[in-house]
Amino acid sequence: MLDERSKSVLLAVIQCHINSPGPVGSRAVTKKYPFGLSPATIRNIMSDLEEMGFLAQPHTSAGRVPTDLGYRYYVDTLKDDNHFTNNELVTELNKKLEVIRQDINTVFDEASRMLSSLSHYIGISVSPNAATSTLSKIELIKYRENQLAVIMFTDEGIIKNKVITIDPELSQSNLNRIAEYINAQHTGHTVEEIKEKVIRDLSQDRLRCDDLISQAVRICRDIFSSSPGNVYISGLSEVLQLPDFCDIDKIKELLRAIEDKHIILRLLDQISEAAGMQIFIGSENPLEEMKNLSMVVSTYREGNRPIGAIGIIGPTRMNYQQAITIVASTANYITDMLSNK
Amino acid sequence: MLDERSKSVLLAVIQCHINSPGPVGSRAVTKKYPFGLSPATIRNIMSDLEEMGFLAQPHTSAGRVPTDLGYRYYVDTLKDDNHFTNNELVTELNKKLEVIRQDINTVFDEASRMLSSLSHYIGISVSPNAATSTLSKIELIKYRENQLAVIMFTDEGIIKNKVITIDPELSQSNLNRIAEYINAQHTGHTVEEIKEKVIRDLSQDRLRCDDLISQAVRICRDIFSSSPGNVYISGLSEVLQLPDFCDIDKIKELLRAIEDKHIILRLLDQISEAAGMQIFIGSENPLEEMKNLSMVVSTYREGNRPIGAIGIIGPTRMNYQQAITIVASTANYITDMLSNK
DNA sequence: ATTAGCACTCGATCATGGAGAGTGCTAAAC
DNA sequence: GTTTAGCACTCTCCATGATCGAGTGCTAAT
Repeated sequence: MLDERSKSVLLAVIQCHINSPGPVGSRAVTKKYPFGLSPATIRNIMSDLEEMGFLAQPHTSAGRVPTDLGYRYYVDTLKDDNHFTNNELVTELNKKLEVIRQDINTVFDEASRMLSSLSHYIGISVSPNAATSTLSKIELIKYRENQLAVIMFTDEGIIKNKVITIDPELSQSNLNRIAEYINAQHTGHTVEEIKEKVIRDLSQDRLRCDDLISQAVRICRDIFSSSPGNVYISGLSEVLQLPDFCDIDKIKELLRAIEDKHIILRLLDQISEAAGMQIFIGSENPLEEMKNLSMVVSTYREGNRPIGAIGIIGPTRMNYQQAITIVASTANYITDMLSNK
Repeated sequence: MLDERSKSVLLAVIQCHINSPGPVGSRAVTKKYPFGLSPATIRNIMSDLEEMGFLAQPHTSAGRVPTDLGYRYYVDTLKDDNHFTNNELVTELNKKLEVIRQDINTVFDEASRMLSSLSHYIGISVSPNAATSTLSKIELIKYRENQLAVIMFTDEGIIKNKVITIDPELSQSNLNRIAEYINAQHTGHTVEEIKEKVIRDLSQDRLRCDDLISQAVRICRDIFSSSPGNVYISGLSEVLQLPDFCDIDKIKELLRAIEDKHIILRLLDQISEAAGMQIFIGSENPLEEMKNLSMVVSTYREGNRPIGAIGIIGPTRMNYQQAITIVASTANYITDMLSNK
């Protein structure tokens, strides 16, 4: 569909544009990438590329700017080549990652900060959705007259608190019985599975020991009701340095896109359903607010099951190669952390 | 120092300036606040006020703008009058506060969001510093080979997790003994006090039961080592709507001021040492980055002891009256929550 | 098929000038 | 003595227009 020469020109234009913002002209291309062709020829090729939808002209007699489609083509060739093992970057990254090893519970916060500091774009990460985590242990602690603290430990080592209001009559010893029951019967299953199973099993028993059981059912329903992961977003100040966000409206647009963590959470949850890396370029983004931004995300896994996602949000004029490297490495690192320990 | 008439003019100028940005001229003052004086007279008075440092002129033949000193004077009269019981606002506020009643552990996050949505400035809040909280219960749960989860409950009902790396030999039953010891001897004291006491007491015992005790000392040191409160900051998107942040540099400045949560944390910790409300106007701010912003903060208390702070950050051209009302009410609300339950 | 040359277009930058807002000063009015 | 009207002056803001430079598209020559 695209002959070799046009392809090189397209990639050259994109490379130029990533290096410095603003439309890129035919002469600039010949200077940076000496094909042995004159600017006039490049102009003709660029004109063809525009017709095919890979480039666009902000106005007559400006240079060309890659379209979302152009970037898509570029990113796809990057993936094919997958020579995106920029070694210096990977070692710097691993050095930084080493530092955050310690505690899986803080790794997601750290990861978002790291993603942004390395890429100079927005770093996002979401801790695993409890619903898909496998429970390893649960503790129920009555710490106030009518309040119960639920402490859940997942197989990945994540600790999650939850406060539930309970009948003041309910004693700690009865809570212990409920906790023991859950621990004995259900650890190793995902919270989603447990919720169904526990409620089903207990409901069958209801005929026998009515009062405690019915309370237990209610508590379990609360315990295992959805408790989404946390979203961590960093790097606003990084991104404001970029020339891409030089005017107020761009900034407002960006903020509108990332201000509501719930939206980002839902987005990443959705992405987490498919494994591996995904790249959304401009208008490809599922979110209207992000149609002028790009997003590079990857899921991380526990075993083979993807349980969460991390990524980078930046301008469509993004250094995709670098972003892909950073996101992929970080995701792998988290996957390792979740599996090894 | 300031005769009654000059004072009214100053307050009028400030009021005008708060209502709409930009320098305010003598004619505008006479229109909005008919003193029965002509613009020329007002001009003379404003000239005097400038000489005294309450007003400033961006350039010859522009109107006047209040200086930090001018705002300081204004705020002080507000406090004297303390007629800042804007009733509609207070009821709206209480209605919103009612909603977040539920769980003290999420109230600080909610509070920052609420502060910003009501004031349209940046809302900040910090959860209590664990060091000054009184411990009501502690649980030590070994959940991995060499990892210990510490769950601390404070008298205010706050739950705090911490992960500590331990010797894999240390058994759950020994951990239980340590927890029991702490719970029996030390609840009701602040974490700070406990840290000292436990380590002192245990160290004395060291002669007897060496191995367990020395491990216990190490663990307690980790448990009770400083674990600062969390900082919650909201409202960036609110504040970008304001005309005060219409240019890029202002925004960058603002972001530089609030991007590092650790700095805000230290600032609010410092503020928490004195009770009550504090207002920092422009250059009065302890932080260099905030010398063009204002901050209205109040501590909240547990009993009589201030244990944390919440507040609002906005432009020096801030609606102080409203901000004071919002911050004071919210702080009171949190204080109530901490005391009643 | 490629290239050199040239006219043309458009944005960015800068100087110009008039309008408007607001001041400071002075002299008159109260 | 205080207040006010009047007026000249200053400064910002905005629209206008000229110039410059980058880059294109087209045509004719290679």
